[in-house]
Amino acid sequence: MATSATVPIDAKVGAGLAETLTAAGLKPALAKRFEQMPQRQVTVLPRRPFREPGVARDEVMFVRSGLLSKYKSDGNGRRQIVALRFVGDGILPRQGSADYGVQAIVRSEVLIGKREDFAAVVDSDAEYSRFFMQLMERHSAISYEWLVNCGRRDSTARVTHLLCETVERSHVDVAKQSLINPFTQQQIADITGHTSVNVNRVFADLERQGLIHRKGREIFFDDWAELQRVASFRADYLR
Amino acid sequence: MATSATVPIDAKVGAGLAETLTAAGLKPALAKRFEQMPQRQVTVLPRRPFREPGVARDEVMFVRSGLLSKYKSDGNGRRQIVALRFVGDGILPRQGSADYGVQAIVRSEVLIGKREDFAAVVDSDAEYSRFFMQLMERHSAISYEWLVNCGRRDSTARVTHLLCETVERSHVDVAKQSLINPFTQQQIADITGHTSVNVNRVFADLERQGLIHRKGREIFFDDWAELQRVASFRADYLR
DNA sequence: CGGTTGTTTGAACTGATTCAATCTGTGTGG
DNA sequence: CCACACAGATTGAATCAGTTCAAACAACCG
Repeated sequence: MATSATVPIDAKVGAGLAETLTAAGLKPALAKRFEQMPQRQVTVLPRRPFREPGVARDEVMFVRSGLLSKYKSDGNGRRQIVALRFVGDGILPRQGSADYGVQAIVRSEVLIGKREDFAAVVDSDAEYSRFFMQLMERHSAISYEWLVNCGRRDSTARVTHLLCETVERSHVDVAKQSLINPFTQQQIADITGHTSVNVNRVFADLERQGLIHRKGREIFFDDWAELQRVASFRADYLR
Repeated sequence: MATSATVPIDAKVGAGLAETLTAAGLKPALAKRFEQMPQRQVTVLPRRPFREPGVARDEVMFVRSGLLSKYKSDGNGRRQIVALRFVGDGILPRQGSADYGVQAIVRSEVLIGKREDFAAVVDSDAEYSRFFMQLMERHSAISYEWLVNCGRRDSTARVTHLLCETVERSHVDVAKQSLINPFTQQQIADITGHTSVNVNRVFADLERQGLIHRKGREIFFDDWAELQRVASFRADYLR
């Protein structure tokens, strides 16, 4: 897979489920076996209804390419994106209905399996549950960091932090590559708990300060170290 | 255990680990077996250092009585409480170090076991991992709701929502009982992403509106239905 | 080309923070 | 029982960050 200087997130097709899981730390043999689980691949279009909140979520999903979001809305219909799933990330099935919905941020290829089939594979070797519990731990660490972000940082830091996280989680090398921003400013607002107007102003500020510059959807990181400082971003929580 | 009209959270001693896990949905036989895991009980004092962020977290903990918090702080030392553990809740061990710390909100009795012992028990029956994954799911659902709270609700709703969640998770029957508020206003601020000054004003507002009244630490809910509405609180996410 | 979606900008407004002072309750030691 | 210390709660005034509303602009797509 050639890696050009500008790889949009949605073009980064995962190398395949087994490879992805191996990269995440699952033993190759088990990853191979896991891939045998019955599954189908679905193309999910951005901002189109995909899975609504409040309905049974008896499927496993793995993001093969693209970017998914989990979202909720509060009583007054204000929308909050509560989690992201990048290439290689998954959404595990749960007992009963989920109170969050799922939508694509960009066009995504998603592998979907049935809960029973997933459960059967997981039960077949204790190593699997160890592995998936570890993945759940990682996502919960990310949730915690998002809480700190929403609760304790100002708007500049919040937006910048999301940018840093996006760079890391989509494996962009800022020294050589730019980031094709997958989000609309409204979506960034839905993640950071702001309004799109304010997100826009933060971007303008960052540009004015010479930390980034933009060309369309493309974001160039002109001072990565300073940007991380502004965001109080430390990548530890992602590993 | 006599249940008087005013039971402080820290007096609600859990009925024992096995009973708690059974109540949470684990088969009685497995709960019984789980209790055999080597463990010790520790008393944790409020606001005293207990587990610092950034160190190995190779223990399981279960809250026997009291109330624990997980916290992080952002780069500038501003503290954010990212999760609560009520009686019967647990904190699972993780690979490597945790980026959150643990502190008690009120004096708590905590059962602590070693990661290896926990792993051994969990590996002994696939039912255990199903069960603990379900618990992790529940906590992640709570994290999501907290994100909505921090990101999308105004200060009144945020504080009120926390009150509602506390009532539910500590099994207070608002029709008959009051809640002994376990938090200082600073801690409520650390959970909701505010300042203690503002939390204080919210409480004053709620009282002025006749939704609650207070006597010392004690909170009486004078209009529970309206309070839930103000908080856009729906208890679904807790189950 | 026209419609749609997203971005950008300005001006007025408001909710929350900050700073600082005061008040209250609790526990301690004399 | 009082004096004192300390932590938390309460209040006011000034300030500021972020929202809201509204309008203009740009990019994209069939």
